[in-house]
Amino acid sequence: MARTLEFDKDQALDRAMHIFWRRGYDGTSVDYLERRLGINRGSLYNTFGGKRQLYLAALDRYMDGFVADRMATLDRPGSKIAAIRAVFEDVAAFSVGKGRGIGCFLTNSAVELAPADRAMVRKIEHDFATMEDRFHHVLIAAQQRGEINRSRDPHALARFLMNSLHGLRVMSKVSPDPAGLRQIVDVTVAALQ
Amino acid sequence: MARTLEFDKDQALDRAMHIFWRRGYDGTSVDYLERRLGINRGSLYNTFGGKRQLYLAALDRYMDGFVADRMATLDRPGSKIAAIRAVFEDVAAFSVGKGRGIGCFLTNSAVELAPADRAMVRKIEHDFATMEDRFHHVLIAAQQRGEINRSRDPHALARFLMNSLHGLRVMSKVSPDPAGLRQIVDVTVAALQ
DNA sequence: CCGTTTCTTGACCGATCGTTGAAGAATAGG
DNA sequence: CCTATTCTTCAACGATCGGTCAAGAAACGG
Repeated sequence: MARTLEFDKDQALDRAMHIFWRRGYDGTSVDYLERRLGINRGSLYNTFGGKRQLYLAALDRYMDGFVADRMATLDRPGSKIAAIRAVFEDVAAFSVGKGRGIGCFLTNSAVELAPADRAMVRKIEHDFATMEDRFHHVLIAAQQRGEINRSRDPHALARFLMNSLHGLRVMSKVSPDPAGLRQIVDVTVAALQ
Repeated sequence: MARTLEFDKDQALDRAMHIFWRRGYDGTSVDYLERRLGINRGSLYNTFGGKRQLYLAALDRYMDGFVADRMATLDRPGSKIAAIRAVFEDVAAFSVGKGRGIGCFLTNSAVELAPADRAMVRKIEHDFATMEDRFHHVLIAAQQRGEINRSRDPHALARFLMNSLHGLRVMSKVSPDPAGLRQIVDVTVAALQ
């Protein structure tokens, strides 16, 4: 019936995610997206609706892809403390490696768009809550395994871990020093016990 | 000899700082600055040189004013741990009060401008190092007072504190919940001992 | 009051922004 | 092959951006 799409929508969205992640919302022009995604302006609007909607779709992709992949480490068998440490080391390694200087896409979005976009804040708040909940459950499991004293409040510890994670990503934007991040991870994980 | 300035330069810079802090660099137009500072476009360029230079001046004012004021608490006599806790509680209180949702001006700058402005990154890196150094010295004093075990590495702890501080300011942008921030401060300070 | 200097004012610059719409090209069922 | 539908292309839109400049106004030593 109709003409077929000449590009891979998923691949374009993936590229858009990395571009927005690295350059921010205002820092990325539609013109630039057009060139980097290899698709025409009209196709971009036809397929994704516009710049803002493409950005929101990219955020979802980040959450369902990148974040979910990292958090999946929490499910591995054995020591829960070790699993938490693995997540943090994974993030730290990314922060000084491939993702050097780009921070966390969610955090970047929160910082850049929070004052002008309340809907964006709510979305990010929800995503952060999802992550914190994930930590919360692992911490309870760790307590059941006897790795963490039962007197500690798992809610407080989960929030503390999220806080450290936020810090790590900010650190990585300004001073991506492997040894420094390692020290932070050590102290953070040690604080659980 | 010449016509006198019709506005208070310091007051204008202070207002500019708060505006940039809340709205970011790209989020603040010269037009908006003109209106909010109550000075004309030409006067703004005459006095401050331009948008970017005004922003840099505002960053310096933030560091020498707001940050210095908060860190001054570290110098108070008595328990050093208590002093550190006071700084964190001060920041947390600000984050859910007057400064609700605006985060840290330095952090915001790092996140928004890091990818496109290397000079800005170096400046912020330097400011963060200054703060970390401040924590470092207090931690050493705490060890000398017997408040912190001498086996702990004060460099690692200082970096850890900076990391928590970054996290707090990010948290405050998205979910400025007093109880949650309090929990984070408790766990962070407890991690020192 | 004059003259020099600096500040203030407001119009204006070219560039870039995100978005739109009309026209042409490709697709696939009939 | 015809036709309905959707994608692609590209020029153009109005708005806004940061920055500039010439002309007028104010200040103060002389």
